[in-house]
Amino acid sequence: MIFTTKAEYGVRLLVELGRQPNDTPVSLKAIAESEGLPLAYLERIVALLKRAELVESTRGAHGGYRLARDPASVTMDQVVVALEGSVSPMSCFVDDSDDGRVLCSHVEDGEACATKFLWLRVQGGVIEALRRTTLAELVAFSLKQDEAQTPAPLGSALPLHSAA
Amino acid sequence: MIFTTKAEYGVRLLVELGRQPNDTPVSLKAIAESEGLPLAYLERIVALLKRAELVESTRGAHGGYRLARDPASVTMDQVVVALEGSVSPMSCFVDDSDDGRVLCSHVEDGEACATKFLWLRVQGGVIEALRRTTLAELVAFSLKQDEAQTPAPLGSALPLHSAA
DNA sequence: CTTAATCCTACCAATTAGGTCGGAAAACTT
DNA sequence: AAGTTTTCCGACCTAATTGGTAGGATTAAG
Repeated sequence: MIFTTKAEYGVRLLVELGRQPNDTPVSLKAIAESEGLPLAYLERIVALLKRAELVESTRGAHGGYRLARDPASVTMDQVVVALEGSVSPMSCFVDDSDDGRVLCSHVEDGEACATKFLWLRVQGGVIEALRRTTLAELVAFSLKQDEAQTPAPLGSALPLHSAA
Repeated sequence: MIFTTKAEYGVRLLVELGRQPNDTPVSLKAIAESEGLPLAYLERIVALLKRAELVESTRGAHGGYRLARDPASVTMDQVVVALEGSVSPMSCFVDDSDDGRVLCSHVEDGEACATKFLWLRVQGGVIEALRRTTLAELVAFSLKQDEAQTPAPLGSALPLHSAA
């Protein structure tokens, strides 16, 4: 497995927040129920997102979380770095910079192992895939998805071909 | 961590075999010593490579392993699939086909979670990076590497600008 | 002042990672 | 034939990580 459930749940949480039309805060309890995720665990995950300033919170009754930034400006590499700490394809890659790009530790100077060459490519592929996916894109995907299931959510016309 | 040491050691082992000029078999013991890896563990790893028909073995004294195929035709996605079983970015991805490309299990029909969309992209990025890297490329990289360190290995000319 | 929420820290069980051990079987050497 | 070198195979083992729970403190709304 590449990513843990922290990334999985964290992304789902962000998508859920992004689906909210207004920016009134949503409680974790509501998200936990709608997504079927354990509340206590979500609490720890959302703390990572908050530390990365991807979400904002308001405490107390009627409190909850909302997105701190425009979903279109939030790329998934930022999200994954916030949740998982880094994007390292191999344990010999050790945290260094702030963008999830890390260096191979058992390569000191100009020396380089051939495998480092490979893992760097893989890392690049992952980061590029993450970077070109925005939260807005995932939110749009999610909205289109249940629009296809529930034809007329509120004020939509033409609920045709909804057979089966 | 994306890949485990199985992938790391397995690739290093293959590179080591690829560096061998003739195709006389190399013993695991020799590789374990030159790479500083535990022999018993390497045995289990090379078994995976053999099962995938990436290496061949001869038993007994003066036996060992050699590459079963032209290094230029061996792409890293094949290697990683042989070693790790599959390339799944997320635990909800479940083994299916034979090329390391797997499907998300909690998406049954046409339904798709937004995160699946993301993990598929990541998986694609990884597989593409692996697929465009051949064993021959890594071997060449490795050979060039210690050529740079030890200027004149055998019959090489012009060991110039080797200062510092 | 009660309730609903975020926050925070410690604990915990199951799985996996990474590796060891002991020995069997095969092929070569003497 | 005996011994040595190797592959082969399966059980075992330890430490770390994952994925979670528990319990409470804090903050704000009604």
